[in-house]
Amino acid sequence: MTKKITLAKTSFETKEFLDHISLDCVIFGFHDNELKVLTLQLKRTLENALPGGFLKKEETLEEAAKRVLKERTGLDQIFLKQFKVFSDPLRSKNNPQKPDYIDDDLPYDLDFFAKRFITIGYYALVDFTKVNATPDVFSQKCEWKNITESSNYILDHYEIIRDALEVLRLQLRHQPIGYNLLPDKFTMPELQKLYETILGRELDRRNFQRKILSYKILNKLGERKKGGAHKSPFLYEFNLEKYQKALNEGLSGTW
Amino acid sequence: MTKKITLAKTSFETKEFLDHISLDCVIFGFHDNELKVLTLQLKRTLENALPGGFLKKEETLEEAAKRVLKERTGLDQIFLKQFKVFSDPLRSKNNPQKPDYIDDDLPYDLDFFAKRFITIGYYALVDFTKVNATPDVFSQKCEWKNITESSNYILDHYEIIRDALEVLRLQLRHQPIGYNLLPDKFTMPELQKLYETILGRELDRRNFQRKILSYKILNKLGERKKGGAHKSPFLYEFNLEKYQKALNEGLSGTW
DNA sequence: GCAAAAGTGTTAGTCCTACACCCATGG
DNA sequence: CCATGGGTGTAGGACTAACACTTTTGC
Repeated sequence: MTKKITLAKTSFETKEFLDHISLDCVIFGFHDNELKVLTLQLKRTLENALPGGFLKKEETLEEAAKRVLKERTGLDQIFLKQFKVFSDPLRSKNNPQKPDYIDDDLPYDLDFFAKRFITIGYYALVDFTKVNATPDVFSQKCEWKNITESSNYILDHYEIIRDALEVLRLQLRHQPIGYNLLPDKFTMPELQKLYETILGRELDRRNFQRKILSYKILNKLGERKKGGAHKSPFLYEFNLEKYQKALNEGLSGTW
Repeated sequence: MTKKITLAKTSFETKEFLDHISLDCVIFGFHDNELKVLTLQLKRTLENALPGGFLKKEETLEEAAKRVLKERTGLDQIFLKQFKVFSDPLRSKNNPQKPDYIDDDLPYDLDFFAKRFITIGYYALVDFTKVNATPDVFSQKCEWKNITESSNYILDHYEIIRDALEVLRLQLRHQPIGYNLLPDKFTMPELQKLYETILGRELDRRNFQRKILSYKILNKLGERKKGGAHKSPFLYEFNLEKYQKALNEGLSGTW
């Protein structure tokens, strides 16, 4: 913690960051059959915010986003995609020179937060079970929130979440969304719930299974999922090679 | 022209623009059955560049892009979509403090162009026949180039064009691409050629027509296209209301 | 043994594909 | 009058949507 504060101090004081440019990450995870977003709860105001950061002078946006992802989740190698820039001058208009969520004793460039920012929105897909959620210096808590919870986000952060979800829907056939959001081994009902959640509507259990299997992108494993009541479903894993190839063409069908 | 120089002078000297942030527009037009991009030829070096500009302190990126579009094409109300941010620090690394394409007598902030820029890529769809192509202060010519011509673009501008085309392909079912690229009245073969160009492959004439008509998004008009040899095709126009509604669902099919 | 969840199968209808045929126009 | 491009039609096959039946599991 001390180290982080020191880092922040160094960063802002030496003007390591570019002015005006920030990025925010909508980190999606899937748990309990629900699509969730990793959020920060800010100190003092207790408002919710997306994990984000500023662009350093010598890095690409992708590198900056990976840096943020690593710090909040502990993970490397995360699936990450830029999806939109938010540039309304009014979006940061209400930012005071020294936002409430900054500790008095935290050294920083007084003007930095008062500047106008455009923010580049990224969405990330992670395996919920592998994430070690870690707050940043401005936050007291880092936690998963259901995407339907819209309350108490700062600035336009909930709008960013909604936009990310919409993009996710549109790219469902072209991005390895299932692969990145589910654990290595998963059941067909879990995969289906994921698709249903993203699409926002229910799918026929039997048709879903047949279609997914027709793509030949899954390897069927031995039974499991003993925990649940009722008949235990099979476990599957993605055949990554075939999955990638199929996505390049776009998974066909009417979903 | 004199007026423009004055504007530029005022702008740079008063620091009207945000540092580090630019935007570039891939302006697509369709003519002679070919997909074209509006390009600038820079003074001195005669290199090609995309129309672009810088973000003013009090405007959104959309407003900035519309400003650029208006200046280069004379058109308002252009279909415009942000599609990607280009942020590699090396992309502007080769920019000298005073680029060759700047006239000696053109006043500007000496450091401005030497800064690192991220650029936000927009693509625009315009009716070729309505564009009045106008160069900016750095250019001697503004002209349409075929998208296959890749030679002599500055920085990563041709990469931006390729990425724009790829996005166009992916969004073909969800954006009013036909409506914005074609003149108000057009023939079925023209519409087909547009689709073929964007998709990069040929389509069956008869199946194409049947499918497009099945969407009920076109109004059939009287004959015409007298100029061409052979049988004269019908003219159509878009039924904008139905088109918009259909796009929200996404035009179905396997294209 | 019963309710609920999961595996497997069937069928009718729709959509796509790949063609064949005729009509209009300009050289 | 014929080559070329444009308008219209049709048959086979693939895919989808909707639904029935059986199997497994925990209470």
